[in-house]
Amino acid sequence: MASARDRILDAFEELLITEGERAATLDAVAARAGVSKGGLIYHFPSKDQLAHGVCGRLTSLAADDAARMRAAAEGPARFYIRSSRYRGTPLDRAIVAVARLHQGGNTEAVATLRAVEAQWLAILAEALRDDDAAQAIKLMGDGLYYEALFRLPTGSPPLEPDAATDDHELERLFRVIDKIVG
Amino acid sequence: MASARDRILDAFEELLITEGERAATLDAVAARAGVSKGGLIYHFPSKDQLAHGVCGRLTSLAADDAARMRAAAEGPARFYIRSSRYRGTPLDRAIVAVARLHQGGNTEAVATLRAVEAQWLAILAEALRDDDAAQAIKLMGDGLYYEALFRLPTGSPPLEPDAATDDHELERLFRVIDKIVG
DNA sequence: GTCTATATTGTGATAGAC
DNA sequence: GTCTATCACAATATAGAC
Repeated sequence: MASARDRILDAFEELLITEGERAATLDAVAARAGVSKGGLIYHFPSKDQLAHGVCGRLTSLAADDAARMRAAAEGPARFYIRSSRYRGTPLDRAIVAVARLHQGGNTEAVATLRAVEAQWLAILAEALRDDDAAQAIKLMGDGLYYEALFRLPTGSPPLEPDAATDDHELERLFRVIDKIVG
Repeated sequence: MASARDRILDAFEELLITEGERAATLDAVAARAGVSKGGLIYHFPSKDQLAHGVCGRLTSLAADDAARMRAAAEGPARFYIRSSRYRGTPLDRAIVAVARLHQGGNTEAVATLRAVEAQWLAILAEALRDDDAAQAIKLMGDGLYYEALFRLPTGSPPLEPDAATDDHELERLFRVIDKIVG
């Protein structure tokens, strides 16, 4: 069984993603993690500490992703677009959770997101050797996340799309990308 | 002087945009609008009614924008990308305000945003006669809004960019678009 | 139409037992 | 490490005077 600390962070992320920032109260997090509020407070003395925890997760997961992106056989551009679709991976979840925290006015969340995004743009620009193409592809990836961000929350369906339809959408985006970088 | 009702909606929008959904309390809105909380409640009996007001503004402004987009001399694609940059227009402000409401768990905000975005995508697809290009350009516009959404809030600088630098960025995006639609 | 109370609930956090 | 109280405060909303 995962440590109480990890279960609490998981619960916080899940509530942020599926119920929104406002619903992710200490009471709700404790209940979902299966601990009392006092138990939660022992691990995270304040709500900012809880936010700090998910920001740390995002930073770590994004660093791993950046390494994979640089080394991707299909190239960073396709890798980036492919992974910009929300699939519920730990990285996807961390991004959306931190994005929600940002809405709640958390300042660390803004800085964390900005650092992660700057890293991705830098990798694209370096690989493509074309700042305009990199910027355009970065925007398309942002757009994909934007869509997910506004489809997920507030008790919506779990966003579990058909894989076949979905791969077809991806191929279509790849063809557009080829026009941009070609 | 604007009616009290309009001043209240303006104040609510402004707080949502610059301070975030959590800071846009009835107290804060009343103070910024220059009325008492009781006065506010007379015009908007609940906070949902307040949200309903800004959703209505967005729907109305988006309909006007859609008409201009269809008739734009430069074409809907360039018009859409140009107007996707946050410039603090009434439409820009309404979009960001409703996006913030969405984070707070307001269901009407989701439906309103979705309807508006579907309309824009339909106009692009119809004008370009290329669903893939329309989707890609729509994503780029979403990406531009996503950037604004995460640069604006929580007491950030007013986001008043240099017009010359900015037009240059736009020209570079236009060149990428030409590759996609050409 | 706008105001001043006030009621009620929810939220983050503390204190201290076990 | 985890729990059960409990506090202090902020938020929405109501009641009724002017």
